[in-house]
Amino acid sequence: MSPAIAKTSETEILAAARQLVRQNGVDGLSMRDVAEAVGIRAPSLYKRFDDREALLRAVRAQVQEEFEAVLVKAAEGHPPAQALTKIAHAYRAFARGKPRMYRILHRPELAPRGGDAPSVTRNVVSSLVGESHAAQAADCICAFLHGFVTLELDGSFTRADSKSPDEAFAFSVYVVLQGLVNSADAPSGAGRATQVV
Amino acid sequence: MSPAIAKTSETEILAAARQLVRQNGVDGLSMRDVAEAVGIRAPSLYKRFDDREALLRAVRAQVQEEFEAVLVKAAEGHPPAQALTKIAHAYRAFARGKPRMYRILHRPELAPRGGDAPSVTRNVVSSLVGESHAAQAADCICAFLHGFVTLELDGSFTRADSKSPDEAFAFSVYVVLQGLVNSADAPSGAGRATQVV
DNA sequence: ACCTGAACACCGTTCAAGT
DNA sequence: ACCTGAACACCGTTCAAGT
Repeated sequence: MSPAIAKTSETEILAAARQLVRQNGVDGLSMRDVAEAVGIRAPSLYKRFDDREALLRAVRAQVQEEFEAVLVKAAEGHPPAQALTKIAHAYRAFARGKPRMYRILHRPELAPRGGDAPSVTRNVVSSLVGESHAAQAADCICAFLHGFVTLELDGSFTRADSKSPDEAFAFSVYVVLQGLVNSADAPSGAGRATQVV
Repeated sequence: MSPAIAKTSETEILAAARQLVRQNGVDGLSMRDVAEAVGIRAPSLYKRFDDREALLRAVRAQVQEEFEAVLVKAAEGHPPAQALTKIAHAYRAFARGKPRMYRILHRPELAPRGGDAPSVTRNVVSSLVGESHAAQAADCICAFLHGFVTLELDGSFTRADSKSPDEAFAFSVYVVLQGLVNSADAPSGAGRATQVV
């Protein structure tokens, strides 16, 4: 009738994996550890998830949603330029607060199959620089934000000569926004960039 | 007299590891593969390198030197602003040409123990925006460059709506440089960024 | 002094066997 | 239907034994 009662659930496994990723990072997560955390043996995990990658993909999707929600909330009720600044600082705060969670978002092998959903940033940027440069401007901002927090998390900034990282970030955000507003009417194209100054 | 003649050398092992990293990436490199490539068994590698990390660290150091050289060469003989544009495009070309080599440069666990040597970018930036903002401006540019090429290598840009990645890059480089030049006299500090526009 | 096979403690994953 | 132990093919690394 009811042979071998279920000891756990997909949801519980996902939560356990999530916590382990947060503690030990993606590379530090083993199927045996996840299994132990939910009170079963590793082979049983394969009844709920195809393989380790599928499990990590599910974790990543969950983290992605939370991250997007944080950014949306940060932007709420502000005009475009200010919203972008708020987004920038919320972005960095998330990465610094949950570095291993931020990193799982950027593991190429775990990228969502259909590409990412349209982001807040994209929309806010659009209303700032106009639709013609929206995609490129969004790429520019995403690149800067991702680069900055990654280098900061990695400890790659030489802090011997620079002031506090907070000031460097605020300065950089100002620079990029300033550049975007001023370049809103610039013709896009490779030739233009080499003629600066 | 001469028991157990050496079949290989530190240099040869390093070269083999380098090639394997270029082909399969850091995570794809196994000690047994390296050993086979130089005609010995895995345990013998430990006579030349302390462990896998030490070997990868040596590879990283070599790649780092090459990368720096490429950037220096790109900047040679150009005035600051143009030099920065040249550096930017050389940076991206390197990352696209040898993605696995670029990625090994940014593995935190392989970072040089004493921090990185002073970079070309830092010097060029200094002569563009002045010494007072040099460190922050260099951080800004490094962040943008690293972020852009990483997102591009990862396929994270939605290319459905944007034009070619080349144009997005040229546009972004223009934006950041424009922002830097305009912000050269801006007071640094967190408060300022929120007052943009 | 350098190289080797055997071994250890880990992985992810499969599978036949249990209930 | 779900769980299990045993097993397989991999890891990095150690070590006693060979020359």
